[in-house]
Amino acid sequence: MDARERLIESTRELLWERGYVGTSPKAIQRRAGAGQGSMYHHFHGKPDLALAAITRSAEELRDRAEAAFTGPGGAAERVAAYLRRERDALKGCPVGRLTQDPDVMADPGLRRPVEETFAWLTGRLAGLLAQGRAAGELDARLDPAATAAALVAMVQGGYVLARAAGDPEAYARAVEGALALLTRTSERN
Amino acid sequence: MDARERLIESTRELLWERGYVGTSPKAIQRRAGAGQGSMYHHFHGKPDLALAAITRSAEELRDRAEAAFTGPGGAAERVAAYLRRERDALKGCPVGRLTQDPDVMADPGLRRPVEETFAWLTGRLAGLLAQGRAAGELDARLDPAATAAALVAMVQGGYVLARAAGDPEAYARAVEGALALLTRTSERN
DNA sequence: GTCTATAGGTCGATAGAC
DNA sequence: GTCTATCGACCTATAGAC
Repeated sequence: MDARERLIESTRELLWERGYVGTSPKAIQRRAGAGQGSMYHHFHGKPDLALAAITRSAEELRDRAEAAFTGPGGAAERVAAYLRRERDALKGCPVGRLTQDPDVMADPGLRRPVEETFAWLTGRLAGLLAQGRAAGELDARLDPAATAAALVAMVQGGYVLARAAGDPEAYARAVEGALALLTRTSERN
Repeated sequence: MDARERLIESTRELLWERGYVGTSPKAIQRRAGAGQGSMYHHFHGKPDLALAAITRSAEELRDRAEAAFTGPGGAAERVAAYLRRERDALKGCPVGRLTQDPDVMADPGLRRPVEETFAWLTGRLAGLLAQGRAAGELDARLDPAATAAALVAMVQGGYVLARAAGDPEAYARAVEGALALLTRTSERN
């Protein structure tokens, strides 16, 4: 792995752990094992490097979600698989946490990948829910878009609960609560 | 409002807007209209002042929630009233955002009020849901604790969606999706 | 490509005058 | 109580040698 690559990966880790405001170029360089000169040779500055890191994290989130969404089973099962997927709940969401970073949200370039990621995720999930509804797996009265928004929100908030409690189980509890809300009707039909 | 009070309120605002890492003593003093000497006379330092601010924000959250929980109507209606309560969705949750702050979570004293707030909120909501279930307002198959966790998570995640989209409507959509999931069964019985 | 040197600014805190 | 002066460390970035 060359220096440029190590710098991007180190930035991804630090943005995840400490956010944009809490991450200094010096800390990135230390973790990447690269000097000042190396970093400023490959990137224009902190925002430029952060953009590369955020873009990659957004792509990774999308790829992981898509893998669950195109997995085996019906639409409802694939939604459940996505929600139950193994996650490091105490670390939180590498993209969602950026919404709390004032300097990221104030920079249109840094903000765009965050905005697009959640728009895509919610839309993709809504499509799956609509599919599950058409197949009779889900309650026909549910609005796919609103339900998708609620589920994405529960995932993001599940991280908050896990971190607040210092216990990954808090995330699992929220997800199981959400799935029970979503699927109980089908068990009745 | 004396200097001490202005310092606490300014810190509350800045913690809300920029988080702990993004808030400097100098910025607090500027907003409070107080000097260095004044701040360090009333508080031992940044962590001490932050503790006063966080404690107050946690109390306020609790008071506001309790007001909705003890409002008119059945248990299910009071839960809905809490979720639909007017919120500045783009600003996010003043307590929940602290879970993303590494320096807050690393300090047991600063972390405790955050942890206790979410434990209280989830427990209080679970009690209300159990009450609604006993009254036949909610599906008897729902586990109150898991459902409460899902709802609290949905609120926290709703803020994330609103900030990501730059639109408070994203919060409202998630809430309506969650309420539809919660209450649709009762409409059938 | 990567190094060191340097810059002006801020961070969080302390000291002592008033 | 509040002010100013001062501190060592770190922040983000530029310059120029190698």
